Amino acid sequence: MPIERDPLFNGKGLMTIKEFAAFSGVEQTTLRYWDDIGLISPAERNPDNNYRYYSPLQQSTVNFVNLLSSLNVPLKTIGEMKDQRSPDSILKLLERQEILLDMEMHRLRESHTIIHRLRGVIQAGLEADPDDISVQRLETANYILGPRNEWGEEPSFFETFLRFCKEAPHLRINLNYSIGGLHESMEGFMRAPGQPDYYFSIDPTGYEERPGGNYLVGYARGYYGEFGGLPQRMAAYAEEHNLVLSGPVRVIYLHDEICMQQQDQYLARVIVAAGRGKRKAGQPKWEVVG
Amino acid sequence: MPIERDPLFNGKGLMTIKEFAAFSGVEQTTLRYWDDIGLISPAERNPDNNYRYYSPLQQSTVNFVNLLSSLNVPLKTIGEMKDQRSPDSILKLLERQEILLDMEMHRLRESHTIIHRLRGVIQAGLEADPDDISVQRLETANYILGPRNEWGEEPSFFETFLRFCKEAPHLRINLNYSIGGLHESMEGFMRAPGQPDYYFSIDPTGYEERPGGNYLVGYARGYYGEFGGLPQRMAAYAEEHNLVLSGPVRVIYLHDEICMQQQDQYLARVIVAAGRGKRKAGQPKWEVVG
DNA sequence: TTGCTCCTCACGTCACGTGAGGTGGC
DNA sequence: TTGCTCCTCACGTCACGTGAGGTGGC
Repeated sequence: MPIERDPLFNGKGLMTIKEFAAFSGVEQTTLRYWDDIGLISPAERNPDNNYRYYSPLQQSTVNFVNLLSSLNVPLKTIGEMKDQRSPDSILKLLERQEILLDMEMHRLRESHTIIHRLRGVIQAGLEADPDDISVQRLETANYILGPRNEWGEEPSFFETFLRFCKEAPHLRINLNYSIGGLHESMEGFMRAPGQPDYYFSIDPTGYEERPGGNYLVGYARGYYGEFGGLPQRMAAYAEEHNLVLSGPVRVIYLHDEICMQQQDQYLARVIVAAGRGKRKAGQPKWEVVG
Repeated sequence: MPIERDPLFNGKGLMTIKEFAAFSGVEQTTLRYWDDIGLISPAERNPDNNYRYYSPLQQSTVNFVNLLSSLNVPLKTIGEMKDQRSPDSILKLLERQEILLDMEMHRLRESHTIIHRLRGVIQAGLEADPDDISVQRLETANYILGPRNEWGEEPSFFETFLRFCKEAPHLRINLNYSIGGLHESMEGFMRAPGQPDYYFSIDPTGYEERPGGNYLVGYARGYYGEFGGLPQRMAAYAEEHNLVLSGPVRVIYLHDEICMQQQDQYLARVIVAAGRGKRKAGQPKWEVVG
């Protein structure tokens, strides 16, 4: 005896798997899989041909499964829960999920910030004229400073960087942000441009603040620590334009292995606070760019 | 000739897979898998025993892979990107990911609201005294109303509910929220308690508003549409306490198939706005509870 | 007979996780 | 010899996705 289905089986509004898939927004294969593992079985089966018939009421359960599985609760857990569900057990599950959801949202917010910052950094590299040295007005920016680097007798960039990376978690430094090098003075940068006194993360939630203002900005193409003649060129530019360079020198790689294939084409940006010195006669004022 | 490794191979700070796993926070098996599929291979291999040696610089790439894969970018895509990476291509990828991230955060916020509301509903069911009828002061709440139900000559709950569910997406009704039934009047509820004039979703972002104020609140245990004598008991309570019941009657299932196994133990809450009628001599004032 | 929907069963996929069995230097 | 780390290879896992081959009613 075939099952009546026109218009609605037994007045229960039963749907074929195709109808229920469209109705519930869950793929047929997924519905069959959920049936196979005993998670959600159709309200009825046609004993002749084993066709599945779903009730509209199962939508509610499907929604619940969708909700939990979209929060990465394993189907097994959902299934076990199903057979022992009670207001209390479901409440407990929901409480736990709400906490996990909060953590996940926090994680995503951080990813969002990281991506946004990274886009800004790469974009800045595209917009920069690598051969140009200029004075630019920069906004205040936050960062997190790592421990002081110790460059021994046989200084190894890798070893020092490794130490920084290992210390990073303790200092709440997220290494997904771009990492920069900081020299305490222009003299230090000129003496050993590849050996910064500190590494820092450009985490905008950092507690340390790089003040806004005028900075002398230069760029260098090359692998980590290779700056060509940039330190000297920047010093010469300052001399020529009667600038007083003060405070730390900061190096950030705008283009590094993330977006470049050739190591010798990495792009570093070097900035150092620039004040106006006494202007010599006949010398032009320097202009603030950007 | 064995590879020197103490303290740091060739001054490059090379690490064994164990060290690099601890350092980068990525499992050894994952690192081997990434090597297998050509995503990230160690900086060096010991030709004698095939040991992998990683450079601290690979941390940056690992971070990038982690970042993208945590956003569900397939490793294949990341790998293809790796071989053709350029500032432009990476920028495009990041832009796309930032948009997807925004959507995901929106989705999670909605899940959060849904879970929070569901917790509230189930909790309310636990705290309720199902046999009690009382007047409670309720806050304003938003909701989304579905289309008007048509209960034909042979009324089918399933058929009608199915129609509502099918219309829901067009009305921006998210079926993950609890669904309630709305009767236009107490008379309608008493006449056919299982056949509401509308279904509605308790979506707090809904544009329709259930006003705050005093409501007569009753509970019923049973399957959908089974209210026992509740309509009559509520009417009798109103009569006895000299209450004027006005406006729509709303039914919400606090405990349904989500948290109950026995269908006859579902718990519905019925509310209807209650105003004070003329008090008859000798009759006590009604009290507002909750 | 044709077209359509449905079925089961087997195998593939993705990103690993888990042993099993073996190597190499102290 | 023992203990330790590393290796490769094969198979398992999770939540499906994808045909392959077959059924049943119009």
